[in-house]
Amino acid sequence: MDTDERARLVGRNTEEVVTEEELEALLGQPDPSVYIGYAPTGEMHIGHFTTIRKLADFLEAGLDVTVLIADLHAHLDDEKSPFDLLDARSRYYREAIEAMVEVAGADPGEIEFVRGTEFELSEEYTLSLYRMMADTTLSRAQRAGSEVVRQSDSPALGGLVYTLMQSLDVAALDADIAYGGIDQRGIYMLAREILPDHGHEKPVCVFAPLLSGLSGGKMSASDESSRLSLTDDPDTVREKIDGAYCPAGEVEENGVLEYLRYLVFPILDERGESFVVERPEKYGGDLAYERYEALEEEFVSGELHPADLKGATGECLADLLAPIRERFSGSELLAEAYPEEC
RNA sequence: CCGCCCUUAGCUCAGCCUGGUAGAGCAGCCGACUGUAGAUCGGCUUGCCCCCCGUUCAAAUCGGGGAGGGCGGACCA
Repeated sequence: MDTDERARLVGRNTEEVVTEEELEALLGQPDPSVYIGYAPTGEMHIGHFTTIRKLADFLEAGLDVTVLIADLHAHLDDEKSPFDLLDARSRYYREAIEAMVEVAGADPGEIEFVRGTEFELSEEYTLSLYRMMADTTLSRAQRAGSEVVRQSDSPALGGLVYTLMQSLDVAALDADIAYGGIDQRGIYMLAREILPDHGHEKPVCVFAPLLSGLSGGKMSASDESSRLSLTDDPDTVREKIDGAYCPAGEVEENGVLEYLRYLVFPILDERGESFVVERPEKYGGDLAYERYEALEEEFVSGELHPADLKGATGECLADLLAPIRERFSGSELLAEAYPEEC
């Protein structure tokens, strides 16, 4: 595969690449590596799925892919996960991520999984962290993490150390590319700024877009109805999509279109399938799309009505999520990871 | 170690002084209108008033004790 094709795969459906020039230079090298970290906090949802789906692109482009299960981070960020649940949640995250990678048509076995506690407690790592703490101001660390770390009137130190650790993780995992949602931008810009001061390479950054919430605006971690959960059953998926904010002809803040663009179409493309919209004869009969762009065009023109779009999208997402949900049915893993919710 | 402040609906808070069957905004839910949702109308739900003990006919409210959280002071050989 030539460098241009690799660059297209790595860069497609992303929000931003820092920088394009550095990425192209990197992809000219033999074995570039990319990593993404997930703090095992709440249950995984469709937002995670879109970032994980892209790991298939990275693998196809020939990158070494590492997924960090950032267990310490899950506790450092306002104790989102109780310390005693870190192990169960880490195991749940890994299992869920593997399930999503499979649905995306890639082999989870090609991904290296690492847990934060496996290397973030080492003497070498700790010493580097202390040295970074010594020359990073409170306000710099605060600013870097403001979009990621839970904000509070009485913030604990953990949220500040969090940003430095995430920066150091890039170097500790020897990743050439730091990948994550665009909300991670502040932290990785800090990494690009301070890692060279400590003898490490400056990482190339690839950021995924954040999906809009199903009720419009940003997706909310606390609002169940604003997003699909990985374990939603088919009826719930259909109900949530049916209730989604989806103004005719509008692309902005349209979660339904975003789900199609960043998740459904890439997967259907991998499978060689098209997206079929069943439509009553009175409105013109069924439609089929090979590419997202064609669908968006007809949605904007008014040819494709939201009600018809929702029906097809709900069915399709229900199908995509089914194997993931089934993987956890009858498993104790979810109950162990989230005992208070069961 | 000392002092002060806070704790009431999912969230932000009012009510407490002057005891009398717990409120607002937002959120949520349900209808109407839209071939979806939203917006807009109309309606509705929600509570260990942090815990314990006491005073009282009656305590979110008064008194005592405790817990959790916040802020400040002191100590600085």
